[in-house]
Amino acid sequence: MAKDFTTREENYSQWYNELVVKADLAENSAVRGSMVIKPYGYAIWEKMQSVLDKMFKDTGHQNAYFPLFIPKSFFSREANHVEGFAKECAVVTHYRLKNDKEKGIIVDDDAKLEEELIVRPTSETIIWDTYKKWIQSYRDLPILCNQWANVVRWEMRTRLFLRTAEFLWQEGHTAHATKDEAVKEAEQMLEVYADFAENYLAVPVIKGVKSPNERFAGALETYCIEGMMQDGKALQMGTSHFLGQNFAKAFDVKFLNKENKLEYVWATSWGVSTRLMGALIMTHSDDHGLVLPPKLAPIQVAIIPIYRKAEQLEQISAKVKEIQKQLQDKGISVKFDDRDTYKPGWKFNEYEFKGVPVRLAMGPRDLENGTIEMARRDTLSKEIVSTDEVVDLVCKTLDDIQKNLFNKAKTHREENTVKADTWEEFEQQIENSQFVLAHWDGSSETEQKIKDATKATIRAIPIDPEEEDGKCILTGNPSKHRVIFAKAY
RNA sequence: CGGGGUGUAGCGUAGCCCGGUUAUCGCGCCUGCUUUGGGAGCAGGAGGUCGCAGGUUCGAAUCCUGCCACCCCGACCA
Repeated sequence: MAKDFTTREENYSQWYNELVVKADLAENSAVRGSMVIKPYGYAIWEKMQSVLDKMFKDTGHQNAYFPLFIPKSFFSREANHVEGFAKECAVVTHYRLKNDKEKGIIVDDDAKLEEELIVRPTSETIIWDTYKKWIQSYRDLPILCNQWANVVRWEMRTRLFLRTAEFLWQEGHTAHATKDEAVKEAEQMLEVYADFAENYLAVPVIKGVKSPNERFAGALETYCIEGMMQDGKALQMGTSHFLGQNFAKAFDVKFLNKENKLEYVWATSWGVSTRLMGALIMTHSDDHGLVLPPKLAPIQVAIIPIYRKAEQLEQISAKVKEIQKQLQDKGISVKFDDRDTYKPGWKFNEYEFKGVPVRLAMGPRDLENGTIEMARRDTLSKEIVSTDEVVDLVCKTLDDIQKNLFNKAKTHREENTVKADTWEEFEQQIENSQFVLAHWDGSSETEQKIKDATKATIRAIPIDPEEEDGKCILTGNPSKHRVIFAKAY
């Protein structure tokens, strides 16, 4: 079984993999580096999707869909962009197979494409090629589109949920008439992501901007939310990019402004992916399995009957279904598990490693006393409560679990966030897998040197930093505020 | 692509060094009975191209050669 990861053992990754398997979320696919998301895992993703989708629409966005294949030439139009993604692209070169007598099915060389197609690693290029046709006047702006899609990045090393060759995500792409409006959009979406992470995933995040080294390929500014996992490593959970006029220039997207002057369009893009499932797992889970925040749990309450005879089950079912109905009327998803193929103990364990927040169990004794057993997943505590009160109690408990998970994760992060003022301190703290607040002279070279020496990178430059005069941890050059260094996934 | 490791039933494994009847054990699966308040017990049963292809040998899971896949560590990255 799983190791005690809270002591940050080396085999945290093994614990994570086991947990994914036990909770029945996903497995490695036969296709290199890809993942099969199993029904229970997908149900969590669907919950995330529906919440995010509403948030996007509430902020004025619409969904659209753009092609999977991108002509190779589109990529080369934005220099930084192509450099950032070229090394990890899947390329379609042919469109037909044929049967060879000796070798069986082979690629038909006669069916070679004039121009190779790239399987999208992200869609900026094909979207901006399209936006060009949509935009002539300032009256056509802004365009606020989001797309739910899959993308492919041919990573050298993959990891379930955190870095798979193919992954599901949403990518927003917006076009604006002014720089100011575009920057505000990028900042707004960062707030949306932070809201989602903290209030739904129950993962506290640090909002910041990326250093030039860590910036998205083609962006002028990358805003990010960073979470701390239980082993102290950082996980980038979402990014929002201010793209300036780079893509508009690359794809020649201009509009006539109110003064009848031709101007390039300002752009943003922003995305979160199935990586958030990884964040969920690595932030809250324990050695008993997954722990899901109630707002994202596909099953919020599991009810398990305990009985010997069929007639007992009948009586219990009658009582339990009343409770189930009342809970469902309050919008709570309840599963009454009356399968007779598994015993209660087995079911207790099953819902525990699936992370179901609240479990109710009712047996003959409860039936007699008018009680029911309520257990909560986050603390693993149990209590016997009256059936008259149970509905209210469950509601309160679900709220409480949501808050408790967030607070627990936040305390963990605060306890593992430290300041470093000397290089020795810094090295030790990074070695301890902590978030280290340190001064940095602002140069890419320095950041690279620190990375080479310690594997730590700048995870975020906090948005509202505390002004403080200091000296760069490596070079001693002057610095005005601290940035966050950490080892990252 | 470099370094290390592993491929034996659905999963986890023993056997390999030192070749020899019907390939070991546990979990899971099927049947029956007893069970059911924290992963039930007993009895019986099903399930195998030993990663793939060659080679050595009377005989290969075991020895040799080549290939493939996966895992871990690096470089790369949401």
